[in-house]
Amino acid sequence: MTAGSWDEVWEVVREIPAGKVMNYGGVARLLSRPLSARAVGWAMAECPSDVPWHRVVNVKGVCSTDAVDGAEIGRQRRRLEAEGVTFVNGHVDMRRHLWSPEDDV
DNA sequence: CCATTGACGAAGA
DNA sequence: TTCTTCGCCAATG
Repeated sequence: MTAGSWDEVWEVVREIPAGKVMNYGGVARLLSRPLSARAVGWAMAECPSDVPWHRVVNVKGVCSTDAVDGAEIGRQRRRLEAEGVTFVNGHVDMRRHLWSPEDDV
């Protein structure tokens, strides 16, 4: 990233309030790197434990990690539901929980 | 340095 | 509306 590290990415993810979610492209956009959505995903894989990576989903509102786990129900989905995030037809209700910095203001 | 892969996204068929 | 293809960034072999 611009800072030369993923610290900025994690910092943005930490800003996401509970009950809200954001997509990888959105995080990348906040970092002035709209085309680095994929790279952001990599940062999530290596994110520290203090980062709520579960609040980051793809633009479809589906938890990519759930596909990885596959066998078990998405741990990410469980955590989001615990925070008040509602799921619709197997995907997050982006219409209600898609967060943006302006929303926090 | 080149090829492959991956927690992505937008565009085309 | 769903599936497929291409493009982008970073990491790994």
